[in-house]
Amino acid sequence: MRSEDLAKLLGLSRSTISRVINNYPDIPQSTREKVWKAIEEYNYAPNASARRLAGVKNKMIAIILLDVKDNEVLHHVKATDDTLIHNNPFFSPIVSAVSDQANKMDYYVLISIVYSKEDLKKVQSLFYQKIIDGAIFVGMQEAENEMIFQLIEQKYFIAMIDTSEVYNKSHNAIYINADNYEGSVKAVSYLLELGHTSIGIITGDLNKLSAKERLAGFEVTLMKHRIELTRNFIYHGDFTESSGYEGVKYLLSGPNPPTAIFVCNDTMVVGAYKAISELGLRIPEDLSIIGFDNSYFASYLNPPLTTVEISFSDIAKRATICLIETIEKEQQQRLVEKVNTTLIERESCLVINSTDEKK
Amino acid sequence: MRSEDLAKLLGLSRSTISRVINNYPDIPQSTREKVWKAIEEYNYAPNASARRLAGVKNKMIAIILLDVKDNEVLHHVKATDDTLIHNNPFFSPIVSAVSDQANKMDYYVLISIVYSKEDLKKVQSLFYQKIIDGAIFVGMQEAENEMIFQLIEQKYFIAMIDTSEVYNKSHNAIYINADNYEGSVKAVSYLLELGHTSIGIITGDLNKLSAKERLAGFEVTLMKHRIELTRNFIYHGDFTESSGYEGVKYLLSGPNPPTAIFVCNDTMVVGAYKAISELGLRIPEDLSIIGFDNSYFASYLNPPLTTVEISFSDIAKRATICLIETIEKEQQQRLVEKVNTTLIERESCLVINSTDEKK
DNA sequence: CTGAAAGCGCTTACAG
DNA sequence: CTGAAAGCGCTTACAG
Repeated sequence: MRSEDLAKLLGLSRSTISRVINNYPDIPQSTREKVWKAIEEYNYAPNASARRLAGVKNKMIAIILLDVKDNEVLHHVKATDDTLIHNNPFFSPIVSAVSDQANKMDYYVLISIVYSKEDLKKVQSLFYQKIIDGAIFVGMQEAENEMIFQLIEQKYFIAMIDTSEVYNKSHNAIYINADNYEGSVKAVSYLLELGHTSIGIITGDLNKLSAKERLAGFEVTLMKHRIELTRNFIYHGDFTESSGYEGVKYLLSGPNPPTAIFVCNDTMVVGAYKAISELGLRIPEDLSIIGFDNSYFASYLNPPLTTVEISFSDIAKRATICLIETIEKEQQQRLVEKVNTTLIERESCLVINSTDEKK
Repeated sequence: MRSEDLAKLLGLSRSTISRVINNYPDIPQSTREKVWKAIEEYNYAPNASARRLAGVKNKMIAIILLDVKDNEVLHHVKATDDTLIHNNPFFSPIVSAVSDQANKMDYYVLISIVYSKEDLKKVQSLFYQKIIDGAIFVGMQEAENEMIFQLIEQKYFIAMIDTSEVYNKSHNAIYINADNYEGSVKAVSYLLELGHTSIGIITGDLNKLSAKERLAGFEVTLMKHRIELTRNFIYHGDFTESSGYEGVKYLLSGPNPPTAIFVCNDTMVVGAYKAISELGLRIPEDLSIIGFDNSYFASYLNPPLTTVEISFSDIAKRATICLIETIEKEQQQRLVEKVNTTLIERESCLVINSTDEKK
């Protein structure tokens, strides 16, 4: 059924049909109602392609999950079995948050998982063909930078989630990330509250922005509390399990070892737990451990891990809102936003002051 | 850039541009190359809306995840925290399998999560507006039947995954499900191989097709092995944790209790484990337990659960292939397919014959 | 308040 | 082999 048909049925012109659908003023209530009733009755809906061609907005965004091979996946998530992105715990929360938010704002969502440069071409094509009005990229690595930046320069509307690299200040895009600094402050403050003053850290790969920010939060918090930063309380890890293992061995090797360790992601905690167990120590009685990410396995560790949660839902939701607002305004401004983290208290940290009660 | 512009640049007409893009024969290699080169150079891509309006296929399907409130989610998956579909373990594998397969077949994928009847209207609209060529529905419950069947009658192309209800034989749609019967046969045969002859079952909600099929597999397999079906070895559960708990209490209450129990989904196993522990029995030494679904928590149970895995990836992949083939052929036939399951051997079952070695 | 008409950017018979 | 032209189904100034 076309608008022409419906118009004939009602003895009107398609102009009028179009006007009531698009909510033009100056249409008498009676025709308005008559038209809507007919629309319901005949299940009429304007052909989307025709509308778009006539200049109406698409109202379609894409969520692009990048998993280009020969690159590691998101920096702070260890790839499971087969390095496939859908095994990553953030897949569901991100995708559903984008879908939900877009739906609320009356937008459609296209989903695309990109494994190769060829797939990436198709993504570009989504813009060139005017299928989408904008896109949210997740899991950007250097491999994709070039293409995405090109798109940004071409004035397409783009939001990026969890960009782990330091990004080019000149690009007018939307960047939404977890507030790693704030999360790190939370973690360290928590340990201080429990009475720990001798705190070690196993950092992530310091080429990554997130690792730098987490280290910075650690250092600044300790300094604020006038706690001296001991050089040998800092171990430079790289976000992998084995570096967590090595980190513990290193930090506990000297005299006066720390009573608590801030391990900068949960994956490294797995290695750390292993090392601690090998050393015959107990968590949290002999050593408190706090992680970062609240990975899906954190609650299954023994003991369950106290860690800092990044809400991928919140991040994705903000990205969607910002992107759609940009699309509606029709102009992109540079926008960098940090989303708060949450401390998840479980059983891997213990108070260390005179009384022996747990916080 | 429009095809007209590109044509002028090359001293050709847009007809010719269109012909090389659409791979028409009878175009000299030289012009073909010239045009492609220009397309690359200027990043030209035909406007999708214009193409569609001119009659070219959309090449877009939708994946619709149904989670309409006041209905339970997928029958065999217990809703976690907040009943939201994205907390369900099948979300990622299904979505990514559909995306990957569609991508391979050169189709785009729209994603929509439906929580209300209003959202459902929008889904209908996707068809009426001709935004999509077809759709895959996941998690259908009675609430949505009506609308979906209406769509099918209107000749839209539709595939359904994991339809738990007995479906109307007259509908020309694609139905892809796990082979519950075959999976059940696998589970029971496995117990028989381990030497069990005294086997109980805790069924699911027998209003559901999947529960019926699993029970049928159990009964037929035992009969084939000439094992008598004892009435009090069958407990009618309903796929919930508490019915697993009650089921164990019931099955172990009589004299000569079974040495193994087939629990028809993993959620019920959680309750079953609880009851068994309360009774002071050990798994698998005193009682072997086998589940169904290989839910995400199955390997974390103590002991890790031997269970039957449904590959949602495989199901979703088949649904995508069938749907797209139907779209290309432009005619829907009724198609019902069962996808095989896999037995995942872990530590909840023990051999029970003279020798005491584990299988 | 409402209709006739142009125009959106393609594809595809129809000619030549 | 290739161009001119119709047509896809809308929206939106332009008239009236």
